Amino acid sequence: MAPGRGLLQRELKQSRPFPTAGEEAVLGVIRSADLLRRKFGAVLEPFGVSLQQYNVLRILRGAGGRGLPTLEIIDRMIEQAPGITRLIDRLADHGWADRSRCAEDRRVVYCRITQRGLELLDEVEPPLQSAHVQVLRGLSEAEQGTLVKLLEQLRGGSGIPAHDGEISPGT
Amino acid sequence: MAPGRGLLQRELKQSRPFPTAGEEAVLGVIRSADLLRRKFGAVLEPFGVSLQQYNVLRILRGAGGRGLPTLEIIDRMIEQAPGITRLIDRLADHGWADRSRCAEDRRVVYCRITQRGLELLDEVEPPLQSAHVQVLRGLSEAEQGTLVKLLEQLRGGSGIPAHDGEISPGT
DNA sequence: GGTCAACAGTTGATAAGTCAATACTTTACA
DNA sequence: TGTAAAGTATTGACTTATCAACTGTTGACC
Repeated sequence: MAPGRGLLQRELKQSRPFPTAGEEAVLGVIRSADLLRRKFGAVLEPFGVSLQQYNVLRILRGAGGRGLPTLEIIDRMIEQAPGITRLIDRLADHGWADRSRCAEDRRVVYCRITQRGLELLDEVEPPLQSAHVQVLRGLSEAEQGTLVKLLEQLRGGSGIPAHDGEISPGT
Repeated sequence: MAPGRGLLQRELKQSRPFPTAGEEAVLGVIRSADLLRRKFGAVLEPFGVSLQQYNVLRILRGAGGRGLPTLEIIDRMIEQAPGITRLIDRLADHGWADRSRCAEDRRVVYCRITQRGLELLDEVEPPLQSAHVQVLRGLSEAEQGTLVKLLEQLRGGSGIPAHDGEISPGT
C-alpha cells in the first residue's frame, strides 16, 4: 500500500477535510486581525486618520514633549512600517505632528505631536473605546489575559521583541 | 478634588502606564498577525506569489474542477479583498488560474485553478509547512486549541460569519 | 414585448505600502 | 586633517489596496 500514499495525500489536498489545529490557529490570528483593523479603521475613518497614523500619534504622545527620532518610532509600532517618513509627512500635512532636526546630531530628525494632534487623540478616544468594549464582549477578563499570554508565546517562539505600542520609555 | 480629574486623566495619557488587558489583547492580535503575514509572505516571496494570492489559489483548489464565481471567492477569504478582480488578473497572468463566463448566467464568471497553479501549491507546501512548525513551536497542541477557541469568541462577539479559508463546500 | 431595478464583475482614480538607491552627517582611524 | 565607513532619513520607482463609477446581464412587472 506504500505506493498509494502520494495519491491519498493529493486526494486530501483536493478537499482538505482536516485543517490542523496549528493551521486554524494561524488563520484565526490573521483573520481576527483583519477584522479588528477594519473595525477600528472604520471608527477612525471619519476623522481622516488611518489606524497606523493613529498608532504613531499615540507613540508620539507617549514620547512626551521632546519627541522621538524618526526611526525609533518604527521600533514601537504595532505593525512594521518601512514608509515611516511619508506616514509622518501626512501627519504633518494635517498639522498633527511636526519635525525638527536635532542640533547635537544633525542626522537625526525629532518628530513631535502637536496640540492639534493631542486634540485629535482626545476626540477619537470615546468612539474607539466603545468599539473596544464591543469587540471584546465575547471574552471575559481572564480569557483576555489568556489570549494575551498565548499570543506572546506565539510571537516569542519566533524570536520577536515584545514591544508595546505606546508604553513610554523608562527615562 | 473633583476638578482635578481631567488633569489626572491627561497626565495618565501622557505616559500610559496601564494598558488594559483588552487593549493588550487587541494589540497582540494585530501585532501577531503582522508577524505571521510577514513570515509566510517571506516564504512565498521567492515563488512570486503573495499570501493573498496563495490563499485564493487554495480556495480555488478546494472548490474543485468547476471553479468558483468571482465574488464567492471573497466570502471564503481569510482577509477581505475588494480588489479580487485584479488579484485574479495577476493569478491568470502567471498562468495559475483562468476564467470562463458561465453559459446559463452570462453575468457570472467562473474562476478555476490551472495545472500550473496546482503544481505551485505543491511546490510551496513543504517550506510553508516548516514555517508553520517553526511559528507554532511556542505553543502546545492544547494551547493552539485554546487560542483558536478564544479567537473564535473574539470574532463571534462582533457578529462575523465563521468561515474557513479552504474548507470545501458540502457538495 | 418594453422598461426598470437588482446583480456580477470590471475599470479608473487615488491613496498607501514596499524595496532599493541616494543625500547628508558623524565617527573611526591612518 | 583627510578619507573611508557607518548611521539617519529621505526620495523614487513600483506594486498593491481601496472606493466609486460603470458595463453588461438577468428577472420582475406592467
